[in-house]
Amino acid sequence: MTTSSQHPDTALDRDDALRADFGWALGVVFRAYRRQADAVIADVPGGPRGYHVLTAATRPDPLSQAAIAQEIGLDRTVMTYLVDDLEGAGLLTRRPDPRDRRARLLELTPAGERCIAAVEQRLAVVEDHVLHGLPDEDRYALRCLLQRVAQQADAIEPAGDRCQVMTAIANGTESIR
Amino acid sequence: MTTSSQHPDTALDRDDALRADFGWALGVVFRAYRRQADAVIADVPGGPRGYHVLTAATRPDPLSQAAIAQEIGLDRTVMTYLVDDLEGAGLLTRRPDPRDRRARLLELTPAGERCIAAVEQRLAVVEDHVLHGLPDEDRYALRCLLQRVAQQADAIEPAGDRCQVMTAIANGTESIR
DNA sequence: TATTGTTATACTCTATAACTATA
DNA sequence: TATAGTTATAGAGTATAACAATA
Repeated sequence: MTTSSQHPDTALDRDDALRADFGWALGVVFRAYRRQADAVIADVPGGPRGYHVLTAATRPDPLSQAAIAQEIGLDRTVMTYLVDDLEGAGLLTRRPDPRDRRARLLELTPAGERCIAAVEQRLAVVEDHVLHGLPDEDRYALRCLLQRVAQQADAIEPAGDRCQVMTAIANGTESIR
Repeated sequence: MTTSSQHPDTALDRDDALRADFGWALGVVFRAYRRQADAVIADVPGGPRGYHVLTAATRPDPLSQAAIAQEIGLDRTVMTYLVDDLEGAGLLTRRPDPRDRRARLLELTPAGERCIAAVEQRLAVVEDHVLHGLPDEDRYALRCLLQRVAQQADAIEPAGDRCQVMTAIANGTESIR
């Protein structure tokens, strides 16, 4: 994304400044992972979100479209298209809920389960590839640290705690522009 | 994003499975950071990309729009709108290049420099907030590890090395669906 | 009256191509 | 002929609203 070899003199300074940034590193790693993950998931209808729906439908007690949409934070209108495609590909089925004739329960087909297994296997390869430069012990450390931050963030974020940030930020000097 | 409190019995199992995943943790942390970063940057015209252009224009020798677009991987058509807005907000100026009358050199105004300084300061607060749960030494470790992975990824990715992944993946069983 | 799922409409982003003025 | 910047057009993706069936 950076690495401009045309301006080596000044570019190095800028790149070093960027490289010292946590946000930059996080973004680079995330995008590297996601680019490869997307390539892996490209085959499943609906891409990453289709896969997300598939994994959300993996449970002993089937959920309705609305329940799954809410769980993974999707609009229920896109759910329709997504499930249309997934069902068309034979990865899951819509079954009328006997207790509520409005609702459709989503159930994985054997092909759907195989799909998930295949993707998971390939994602492991991608992860391995992204962490390529790190020896095993460092990978483990990185995993653990990320995990801790993620659990923290996942616990705080969902309710939207942007105000905290904004008030903390309000101590800044003037308006941004 | 997850945390469905409606189905505590099975949801726990699923969440634990997800929590063991590197990609999941990476995504959660990245989105947490970016959500807050976006909120911080929302004031600058063009959002994150506007800010990106601004930082790219921070250099002693001004660059043309095309040069900056190439450096940060932007299409030159969106550059026009972006620079329109940034110039309209008085954060940078277009100056005709005396050596090439086709090109426009982008130069930060004092207001633009103040903007960058303000945003950087606020991004530091965001970073601090995201890493909230980690003690200082662990933050340092996480930074270093991410940095190493990022530099590796940044060095490999740009040229697109998806084929490596796909060939590595080709050892998988059958097609995904 | 509220909710599930569907469909239709509008809006935003982005990518493509065409145009000008320079080189 | 190729390039810098601009403008216009088309497409994908997303959100909004309206609708039918059921609760």
